[in-house]
Amino acid sequence: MTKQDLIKIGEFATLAGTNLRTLRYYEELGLLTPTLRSEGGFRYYRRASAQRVAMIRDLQELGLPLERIREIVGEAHENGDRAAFIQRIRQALEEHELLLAAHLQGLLAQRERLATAIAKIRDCSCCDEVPGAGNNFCDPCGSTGKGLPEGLRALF
Amino acid sequence: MTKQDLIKIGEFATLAGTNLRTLRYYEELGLLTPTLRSEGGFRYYRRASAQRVAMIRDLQELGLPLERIREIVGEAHENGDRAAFIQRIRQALEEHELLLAAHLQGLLAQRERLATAIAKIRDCSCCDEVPGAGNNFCDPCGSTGKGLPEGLRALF
DNA sequence: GTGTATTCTCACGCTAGGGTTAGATTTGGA
DNA sequence: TCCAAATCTAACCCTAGCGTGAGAATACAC
Repeated sequence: MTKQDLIKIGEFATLAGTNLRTLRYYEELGLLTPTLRSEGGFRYYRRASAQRVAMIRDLQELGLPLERIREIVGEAHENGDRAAFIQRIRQALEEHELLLAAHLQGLLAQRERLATAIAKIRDCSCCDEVPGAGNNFCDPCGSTGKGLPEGLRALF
Repeated sequence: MTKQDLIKIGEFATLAGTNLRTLRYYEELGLLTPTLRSEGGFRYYRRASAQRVAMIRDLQELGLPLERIREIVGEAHENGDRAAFIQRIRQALEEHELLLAAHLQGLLAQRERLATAIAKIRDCSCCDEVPGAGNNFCDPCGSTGKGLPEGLRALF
């Protein structure tokens, strides 16, 4: 393998559809080390390594953080066999599925609270009633009779 | 109003259910300024200001960032009337609802891709077939006949 | 040899919400 | 007056994934 078969970071970035900073960042995280460094410090990559960048991108699109991706496809596993590789990916994806589900639960609950709050605030927007002294809200609402949603309990 | 009616940051933090750093951070953002500063620089709060902290918390629980909350309930609006106040909250909540919906769309799509990828990888996990030379995957799968999901197109 | 395009290594910035020191000062009671 | 507890400011740290320079050095063609 000589320098003939290798390309510098700029061409490699174009080939892989990314940019210099990202490639250096991947190297910093141990995700992708250039095949060769020149005496002056220039990075040289194999063209085929663009495949590895695509692999990283795929896992990113599935929502995995780069640190986790490194544990799966990082350079520590270059000599691993296919079965172990698949097993690592499988476990990571299944773990991430749980995280994502929990995250979605939280956001869906937030959406519910938000919708309730917006409904209440819309009532208030078209109401001329002035709440009692000492506070700033009507609970329950004088015109709709609805109670104050939890998400707004201190808002008024 | 004398110092008699005011409390220092430690007691106020306990009262408001938060901590010193958060209160100082709120002050830095212009969310909540102590009522008084002693000559030595100590912060003094009104007990009733704990209500404002609760208000901030409410809006945080609805997902609004602190910067946005400041635009709604910050000190620049202390003298605003109730109608304008409600109008600001309404607009912020409605805008945030759109952002949240978009965010949810992305995450739901991600969940779909993830589920597809996991299904594929489970097939691979219980398969002894070795893919052809030059690549590392079977597309379509030799046992199930299914194609490689897009999220894994470069993974193997 | 020389010009110029490319790349190098720092290193700070961003979003959000604080955590966690360090060292100096203030407060308030005994 | 003195001491301990509380508080002060300032600053750096964290997550994620880079963006955006500055200023120096390299690679390569002519």
